[in-house]
This record gives sequence, structure tokens and C-alpha cells, in this order.
Amino acid sequence: MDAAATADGPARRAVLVDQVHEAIKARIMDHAIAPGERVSIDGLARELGVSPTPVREALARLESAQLVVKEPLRGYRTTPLLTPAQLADLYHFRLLIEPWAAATAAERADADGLARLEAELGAADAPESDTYAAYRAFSAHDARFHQLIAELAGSDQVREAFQRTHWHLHIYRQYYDRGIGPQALAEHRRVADAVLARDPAAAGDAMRAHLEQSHARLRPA
Amino acid sequence: MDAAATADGPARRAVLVDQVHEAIKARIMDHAIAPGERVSIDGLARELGVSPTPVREALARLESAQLVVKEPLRGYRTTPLLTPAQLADLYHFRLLIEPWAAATAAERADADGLARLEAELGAADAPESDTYAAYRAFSAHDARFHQLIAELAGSDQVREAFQRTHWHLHIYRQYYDRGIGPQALAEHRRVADAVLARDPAAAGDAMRAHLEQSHARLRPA
DNA sequence: TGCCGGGGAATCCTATAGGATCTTCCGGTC
DNA sequence: GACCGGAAGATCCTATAGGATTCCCCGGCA
Repeated sequence: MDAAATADGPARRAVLVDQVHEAIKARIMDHAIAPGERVSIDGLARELGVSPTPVREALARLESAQLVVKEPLRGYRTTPLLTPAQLADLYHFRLLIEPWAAATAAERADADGLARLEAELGAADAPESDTYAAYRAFSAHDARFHQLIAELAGSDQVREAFQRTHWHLHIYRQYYDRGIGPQALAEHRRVADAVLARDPAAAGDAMRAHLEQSHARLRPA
Repeated sequence: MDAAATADGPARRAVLVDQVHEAIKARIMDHAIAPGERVSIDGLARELGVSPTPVREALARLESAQLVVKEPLRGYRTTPLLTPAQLADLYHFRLLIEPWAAATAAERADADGLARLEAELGAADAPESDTYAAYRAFSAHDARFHQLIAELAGSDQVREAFQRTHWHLHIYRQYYDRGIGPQALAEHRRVADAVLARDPAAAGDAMRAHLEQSHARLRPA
């Protein structure tokens, strides 16, 4: 109950509102609720078998996280898909912070951190199938990998900033491409190798290349 | 009541929960509730003369914005003050994104944007007194100035990332220094002059210097 | 003196109720 | 055929109620 407490605390699952929050987030991430679609408070309450009160509280949290937007007296909607311009802005933002994080991780990471990085890469290889389950597994690895890089760089600010971008990308990505796992994984491997070799310049370059190629993969043709 | 609608939309003030949200945020910002202090849901409801339901929803929003943290079945607390290490991390993060924003603003801003920048600087000069009201006015100008730079650079991501940092800094700053207005304002002027002169390199350098000096002013002696 | 256990009060959490607002549909009018 | 007005239904918003958990104090015991 100690090492598992990374950011969310030990065991927050005693309260209904947290379960509701996770359930709604999952539905948005999985596109059980499409981007831009209306989200009914009472409807969700009926569907989840709870009262509207915890649903309301969960939606308020999701609003600050920008997964839904609120129109007073009219209800909530899921956040619309990013426009190409917004997608470009988001990747530009990541280019400002993540290459720095990779380079700094190569400088500062301790032995334990490098071991965790190696373990993350090892555990996530070969997303061969093109199924939805495989996609979700890859996406989870992607989130863990980038957050781990930020953590090794010692910056909570960068880690949290990445996390916010990741939610939007997760929603966006499914619409355009699902066969991106192996390519991204190979790029992750190059970043990790540079970090493990303690080569800051190479790590930064590898991360920059990864982000640019990732953006290119998502950009609509 | 029209020009004030910068990012929040025209008139969201028809719903009680929004008023409650603003009221609680103001109390945290003004230190009517100290950092780390417990925040009682029922207590706030009594104090504001409303029922606990909208208070709950407002606190859930503030939780995602990281102004309060929740301990299930125990209640909310205001976010503790940043440690010196966290403060350094936050400024490092700003150094990654804001000099870029200033340089890009110098490249891309249109005539209208430059006029707004000039107006912002002109309207905010001479915070001579050391009163609390003067501090609040300066802080509001500071937020607008940095967000305007991000906006001129064309990046919503940077603008939102700055906004999140500003909330924490606002809370932090009051504990250490209140006579910082004139210095910061002079640095803002240098940034703005470089942007108005369309000199990206100078704008980036001026912003970098501003952030480093701002950090130095806040760092505990 | 220090530690442990129990009881009451306060607080949190979820459900429910009723008033207010919005949406939708339908008939009437131009 | 197009536009406008009103009524029914659904939805949102706020208040209130009751059960569950936690906090706090105080008396008993080592």
C-alpha cells in the first residue's frame, strides 16, 4: 500500500462518486459517448443505477479536466474533437516540454528509475493484433511511458501537463489510425535507449522525432 | 460586462453553482481559507446561505483545478503551499513554454493584438501603494499579461498551462513578498517592447529574464 | 502519567422531491 | 409551404432527509 501510491493515493475506492467518475471517463475514452454528444445527467444516473447527485459531482470534475463542457441549464456535452489546428497546437506544446523531459531524465534518473523504464518497455512489446483491446493496451503503455519520462526528469508539472494532453489525444486518435502501435513502440525504444545510455542530447532528439512522427500519423490525410 | 468575456463565455451567471464556485475560489485566493486548511462542505453551505449540493459540485470543479484536494469520507482541504522544490519546478516549466510564447507572439501577433498588449501595459502602471487592493490589481494584470502573450502566440495550450500555474503562484506569493509590482511591471514592459518591435529573440530573452527574476523574488531567503 | 475504548456530535455521502428551464411537437395563421 | 405560439414532456437545478463514517472528548485502566 506504499509503492503503489504514485499520484492517486492509496485506496480512493470507497466512495460512489469516484466509481461514477471512472465509469463516465471510461465511456468517453472508449467512445461509448461520442465527442460532441450530449450527456444527460439523469440518463447517466439511470444507466449506472445511482442517483443524479454523484453523477453531477463527477461531471463537474470532468469539466475542469476538459473532457466535457457545460452549458448552464442545458446540460453537459463531451468535448468536441480537436480541429487540425488544435491538434498542431497540442503537439507543439508537447515539443516544448517533452524533449526537455527526455534529456533531463537522461541526466538525472537513478538506477531504480532506469530499471522501471526498461521494465515498462519490456512489458509492452509487440502489439500485433489490430483489435480494440490491443489498442487500449498500447494507449495505456503510451501514457505510462511518457509520464515515466517526466517523472525521471523530476518534474511534476511536466507530468501533469502531459497527462492532460494525453486524454485529448486518446479521444482523437481512434478516429484516424489504429495500426500505429509498432511504430510508436520502436520510437519509444529509441528514446529509452538514449536515456539508458545517459545521452541527453540523443534522448531529446529521439523524443522530438517521436512527437513529430506521432503528429504526422494522426494528421488527417 | 462585454469586454470582460474573454474565455468564459458571455453570461454564465444564471446558475447558483457558478456563483458558489467563484465565491470559494475567491476565498482561497484571498486566504480567507489558508493553504492546507480544512474546508467543510456544510460549513461553506451555511456561510454562503445555500444548500450543500452546489457547494459539492463547486468543490469537485476546484479539485480538478488543484485548488483543493479531497480525502474521501473526510472532506476537502485547500492545496498546501508549494515547497521550494515545487516552486522551482513550476518556474522551470514556465521557462519551457513562456519564452517561446513571447518569441512567437513577436512573430505572429496582428495589429489588433499589439494594440491590446499596449493597452494592457498602459492600464496597469504605477502600483505604488503596498495595500492588499493594489496587490490584487497587480496580480490580475499579471495574469492578463501572460495570457495575452500566449494568445498572441496563438497557443491555447500554453495559455491554459500558464493559467494553472498562476493560481498556485498567486496563493504562494502573498506569503513572501508584496512589493514586487514595480519590478515585475518594468520587466513586462521590456517583454512588450520587444514584441511590439517584432523582435522574437529579444522577446524570448526578456521573458526568460522576467521569469528568472520573478522566481528569485519569491524564493525564500 | 500515558494509553485505550466508548459514546455523542459533527461531517460526509447518497437518495429523493419539487420548482424552474429548456426542448419538442403540434396546430393555427399568413 | 413557411412561420409563429402554446402545451406536454424531459431535463436541469437546488433543497432537504436519512444512513454511514469520522472526529473529538472523556472516563477507565495499566
